[in-house]
Amino acid sequence: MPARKAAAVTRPAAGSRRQGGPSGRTPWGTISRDQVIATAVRVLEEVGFEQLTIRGLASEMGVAPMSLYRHVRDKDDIIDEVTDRLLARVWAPAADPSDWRAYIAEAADRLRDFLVTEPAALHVYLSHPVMSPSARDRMDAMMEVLRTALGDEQAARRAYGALQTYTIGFAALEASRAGWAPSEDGDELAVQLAAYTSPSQFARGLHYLLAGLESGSRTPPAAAGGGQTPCWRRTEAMDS
Amino acid sequence: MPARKAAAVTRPAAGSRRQGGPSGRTPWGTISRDQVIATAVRVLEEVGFEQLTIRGLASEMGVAPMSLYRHVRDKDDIIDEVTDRLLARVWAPAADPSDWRAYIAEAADRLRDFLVTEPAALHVYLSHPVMSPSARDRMDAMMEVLRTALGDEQAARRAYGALQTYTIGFAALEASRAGWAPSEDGDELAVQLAAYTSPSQFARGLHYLLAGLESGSRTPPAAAGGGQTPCWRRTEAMDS
DNA sequence: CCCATCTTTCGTACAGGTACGCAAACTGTT
DNA sequence: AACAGTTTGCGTACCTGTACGAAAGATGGG
Repeated sequence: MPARKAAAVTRPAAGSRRQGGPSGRTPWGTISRDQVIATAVRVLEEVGFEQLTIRGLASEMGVAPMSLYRHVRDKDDIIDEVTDRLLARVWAPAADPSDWRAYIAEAADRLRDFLVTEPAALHVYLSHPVMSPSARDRMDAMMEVLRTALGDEQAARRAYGALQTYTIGFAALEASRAGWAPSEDGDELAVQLAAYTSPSQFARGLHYLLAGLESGSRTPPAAAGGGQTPCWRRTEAMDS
Repeated sequence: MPARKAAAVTRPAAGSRRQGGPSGRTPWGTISRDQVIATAVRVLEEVGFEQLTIRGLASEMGVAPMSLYRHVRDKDDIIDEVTDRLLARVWAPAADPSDWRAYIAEAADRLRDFLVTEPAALHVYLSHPVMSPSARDRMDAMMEVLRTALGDEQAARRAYGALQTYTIGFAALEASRAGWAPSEDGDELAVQLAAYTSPSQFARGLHYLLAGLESGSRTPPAAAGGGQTPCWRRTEAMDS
């Protein structure tokens, strides 16, 4: 939905060279996947996610729009890669891993902050499970901590899954709330409730979640889903 | 990003009349906001969210695309309204409100199921706090139950906020996982972990959350954020 | 009954993503 | 060097949402 308008950046040949042969064609090997991603990172930081367009990106590199498609699958492919590079800068917690609660809490909050700050990243995380290099690094680090804290491998996996779900879900809501005008109706209670999303709320929920996970690792997991799978919905094989 | 192609539906004047005057113009008052929404609901059920386009919708009504914009703000406006009508059909739990855990769990799971089933609805819930009539009804019902269960109004609000966050966030992840191919790399552990999203996982997390909320309502809320707000992030006023 | 005014429909046009396929440029073979 | 095969850049064209503004129909005052 191309609603929000762009303005500059789409200058046909500003800051670009295209000094190739007289054929008017850009040299060869001018563009590489890596250059596309690097340019995308720069453009993203300059003009923001909304203004990041294939056409703008191409003109920024002095190249025709369709030329990019020889090196990237589609726009999402670019954004995936950009997100990975940005995540690598910020995911690592400063807390001591020996204090696992502090470490996990900081890791979660760093991801939340990242997703709220970078709409592009949120877009990626909501599109599919992210398994980029830096996401892998982060997962490995967290799993290491969770394994030693909870003892059980299965418990650690469940914990990680729950944490990811909570973090990403919360970030999605927090981000969507930002820049949202309560319209006009004075239905403040409702609005306040529906938009119940803030970093401190995140911390509180995380607190509960960690407590539940810790106790859950000591309880036979069979008790966890206690009486769930309501009859009104077609039964589904309980996995895990 | 207009990737996935459409096919039919965009027949210029199939199933449409446009029997207006010789001017070729559609009568007058032919289209109303209500008809647009109703048609959108029907088309959505016929061809799915991806294929629901303004042009297709217009031709289905035998009208020019831009004519719709006199009655709806934009496409999101339509989808908001459609989502409300669909939600009204499914939100109400069958469980007895006296068993508040069962009632809340079913309400949450019904919303989760709805969001996973209807991509359009998920899109809406991720875009902004939803305050449509049926969403209001649902919230009122849940708040009623939570108030009597937790006693405190503030606790009920926190509980509702946490439940919404968890439910919507989980649905976002579950939906994105569906129809996702693990590509080719045999990195199964990672994939399995990253995609740790299933209805039974939802139930488990919900269980923890409810337990935490119940105990939290009996604990001085000051203890909740215990030591949060890490030093590496700019401090923010703790709201509640 | 005629004209001013308001409402509604819609023609035109633009920005954005990208499928398709041609042609230029490089690579390796004989 | 000449030719075949592959890689890469990109022209063309289509689909999407929707801003803008003109024109057709309805309404009301004189």
